[in-house]
Amino acid sequence: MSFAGTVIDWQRERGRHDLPWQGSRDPYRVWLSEIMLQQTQVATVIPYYDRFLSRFPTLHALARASQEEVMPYWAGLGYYARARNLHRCARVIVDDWHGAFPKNADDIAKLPGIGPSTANAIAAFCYNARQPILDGNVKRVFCRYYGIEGETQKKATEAVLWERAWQHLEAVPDDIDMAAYTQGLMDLGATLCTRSKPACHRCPLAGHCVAKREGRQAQLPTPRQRKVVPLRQVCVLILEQNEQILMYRRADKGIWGGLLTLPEFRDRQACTAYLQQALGEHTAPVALAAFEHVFTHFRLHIEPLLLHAPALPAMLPPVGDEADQSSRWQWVALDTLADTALPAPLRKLLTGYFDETPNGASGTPRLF
DNA sequence: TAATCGTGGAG
DNA sequence: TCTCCAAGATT
Repeated sequence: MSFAGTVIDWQRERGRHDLPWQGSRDPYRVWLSEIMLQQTQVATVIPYYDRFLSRFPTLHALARASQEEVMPYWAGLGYYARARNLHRCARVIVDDWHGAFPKNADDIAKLPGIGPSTANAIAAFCYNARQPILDGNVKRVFCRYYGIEGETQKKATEAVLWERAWQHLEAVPDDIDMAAYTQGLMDLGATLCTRSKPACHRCPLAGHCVAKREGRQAQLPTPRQRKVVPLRQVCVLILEQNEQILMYRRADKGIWGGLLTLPEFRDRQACTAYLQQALGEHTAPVALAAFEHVFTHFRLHIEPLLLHAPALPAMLPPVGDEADQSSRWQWVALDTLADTALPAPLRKLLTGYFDETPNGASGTPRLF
């Protein structure tokens, strides 16, 4: 039995078959699932996937929408360039491909937000293309099965892994079920060959697995070296006026790109200085509980200040070096907060405050 | 090549 | 509370 054959048989018997994006070869649905699942766990994705699909049922529906309409449906998922690229990609397919998803893996890989592994996954699932994937699951399975050492994000290690991935597809029957094979590899990694405590006793590949034979499951794949993450600090202002709060749409680059954010200041002093200028005397804000938000490459200490303003501020808060800043500011009604594109920690902060406040938003339909 | 880009689950 | 990192791509 070949490697691929073993994986396919196992997938049919013991793999996953009831995930929301399974059972369809619609490239739009497959593509959406692949993008959402990048660096994101299945359980996290499922509610976002269902919600997104009901709001944007087709590629054309997505292409017709504006980015501002799309972002609320990604807010909280993270890695927001994925949503911006997804939306851009939909328009590229409509404009350059007459609305039909390309079928060639190389063409798919040229689309925005779609790299080599995702392109091959789409081609395999939708068109039965004989193209291998190489995601985190597959890397872990291969590293253990072949005893491959070295950090998996290193170029040299990746080259070895891709070589193995292609090798498995060399001498297989023409009618191989690439969807079952692709899904089987991911299912193996996700359900058996897990990072800790892999279930080798249930693994169909255990007989020829180097890590299993040598008892090195815990050492493979080689863990990546961690760096100390810097600590940044920011003071955010919740400026409420007439049941609305002042927010700003961030630029497409950088953290939280395309999402709404609160006015940011270097520290409390800078914030109160602004308030003094914009609203004059008697405008002392209240300090809410500070908290920390942890990103992959830095930690952010957030100090929230709250002010219920008696009138509109005379000037907008200062922003960095961006053109057309004024058009990025908007007053967001409290009862629409649930439907707006907020980063996770700000949503938590705002709902935590306003949901416990009398006259706060309630009884309105909300995304979250 | 290395940094950047989020969030939350799991142990 | 802390570590690790998940169906990676882009710059």
